[in-house]
Amino acid sequence: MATSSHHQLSRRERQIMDIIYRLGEATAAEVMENLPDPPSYSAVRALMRILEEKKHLRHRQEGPRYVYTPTVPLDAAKQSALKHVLATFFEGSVSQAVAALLDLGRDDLTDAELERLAHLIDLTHDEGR
Amino acid sequence: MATSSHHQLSRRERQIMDIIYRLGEATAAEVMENLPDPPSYSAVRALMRILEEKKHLRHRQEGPRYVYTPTVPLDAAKQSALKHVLATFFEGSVSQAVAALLDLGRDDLTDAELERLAHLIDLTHDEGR
DNA sequence: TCGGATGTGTTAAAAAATTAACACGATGTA
DNA sequence: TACATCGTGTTAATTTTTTAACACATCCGA
Repeated sequence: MATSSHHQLSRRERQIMDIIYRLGEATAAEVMENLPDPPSYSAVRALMRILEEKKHLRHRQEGPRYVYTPTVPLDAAKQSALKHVLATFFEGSVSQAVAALLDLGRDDLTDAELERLAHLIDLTHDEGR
Repeated sequence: MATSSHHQLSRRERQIMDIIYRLGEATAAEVMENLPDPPSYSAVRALMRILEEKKHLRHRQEGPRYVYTPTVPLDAAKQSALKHVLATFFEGSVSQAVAALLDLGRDDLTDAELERLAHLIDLTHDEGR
């Protein structure tokens, strides 16, 4: 079940996991910098230890400090996050979500990106048969 | 700031908000049915009262019971959720996220939907100029 | 070499979230 | 009418989360 992981996390744990996914990997100090209303450095470290205990993070030693990375790889986490948003806000409909994203990117998407997406849709078309 | 709302919620509060967004509106009993590891009915009601106090929900009386709806309308919540996923997992790139969604829907998307999306891309194209 | 930074680990206190228990009112039915 | 059912509100206990404090090791520069 994909839901189990992210949904059982506490507020701070979730914030921390999001930060680490965003950064790819992070030290306690980096996480702290990115936390809203950051608590003490000590508190951040304690939380990250707990997350490691719960198997959401692992760390490697990098010189004097710990660098943490998620145990669930980025790709799987991406998919899981998208599915959750789909289910919650888009009745599970991929096309509705894509439409919303296109609307969101109306001003930012470059012509090149749009062409690439159009191409992707063509490909998806073919695979369906 | 769009972040404030969803990110400060506790675990249960978040679960409840997600359920209500998914259902559109819900009574305490319906929320309870959809909660993982549901606590007592009484506990669910207490949480929903707190969410109303925090202005995330409002209720109307429907016969004998309360029917709750989010104060932040679905469209705004959708956007906010998508933006958060974008920032966390896709470096803020709409096109990356769309690509991931297309991949996710590879098997489910109908030809009609794909055509509609292709058309949407064309439209986005035009608006950009 | 000595002290200050900068890391860590452990522990316990404080705060918040979560939960159940109880009280009360309305409604429907035997 | 009396009683079970289903809804609510309030309160307090329990559990979890969140936080800070303290102890110790290592590294670097004066």
